[in-house]
Amino acid sequence: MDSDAASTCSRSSSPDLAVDSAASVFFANKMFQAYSGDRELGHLRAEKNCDRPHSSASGLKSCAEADLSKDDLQDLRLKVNSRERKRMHDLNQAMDGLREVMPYAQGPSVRKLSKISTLLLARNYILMLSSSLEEMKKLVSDVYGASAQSHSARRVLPPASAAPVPQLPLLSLTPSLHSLVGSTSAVTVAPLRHTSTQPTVAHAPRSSPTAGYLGFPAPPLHTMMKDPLHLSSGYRHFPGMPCPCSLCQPLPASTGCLHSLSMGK
DNA sequence: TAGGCCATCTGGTCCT
DNA sequence: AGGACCAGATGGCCTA
Repeated sequence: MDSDAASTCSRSSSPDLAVDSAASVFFANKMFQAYSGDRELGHLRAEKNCDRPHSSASGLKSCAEADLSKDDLQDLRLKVNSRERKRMHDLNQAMDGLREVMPYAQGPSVRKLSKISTLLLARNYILMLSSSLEEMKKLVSDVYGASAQSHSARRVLPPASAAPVPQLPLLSLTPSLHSLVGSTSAVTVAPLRHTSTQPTVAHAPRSSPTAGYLGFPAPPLHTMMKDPLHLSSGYRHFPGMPCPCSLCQPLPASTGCLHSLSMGK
């Protein structure tokens, strides 16, 4: 469609299509020409005769429109279209806002997450954060509990054991990382496979920044685009990292309520 | 060239 | 009545 020409090469989801110019675009595009030529006249005739009591678009509801001239109807149609366009632009802005807070690298050389990928990644990110929070709470209570217990019994600690706190963050959080990288609940029923044969990052600018953000080598983006969250193609295992896949590390029950959130209607 | 993603138009439905 | 929301249809762009 012609209006696509207004989009940037990065295929911004919120093209700067001024509403004022929308009319000219609309009148110029093929869809409107087809609409005008093929449908509208007959449609208008039908409307004038009130063949369909409930008529057409949201703004064109009653037989009262039969009194409207063709120009008025076109204006109405343009108004409705403009509102819908604005609504979709607002939706896309919100989607962009979501992308900005996602653990996904931004930049001109990085392809933007698709809408569906954004939503799925957001969901998994929330799951991961919830899981991490629960684990943090648990670890803090464990540490303080143990500390309080040992405090009374402890006399003198040798310097070597002066760093007693468990190496918690990475190890303890890795189970929940999988919920970010690939939870299966809402997306696929394909079993996760352990794959170690995938090539490492060869396309840095096009690779998934998500894993990079988490300190992992990132899979190529084309894999990401085919399977944005690496759900069906298998989970990558990283050298030296404990396996965070859901086969080995199911999500804690504390996030179970989040699992019930449906992505669909 | 097929498939994915997207913007836009459109008509229907629901809400205020 | 008017606007918001939704889903289907359509066509363009891009990539593998």
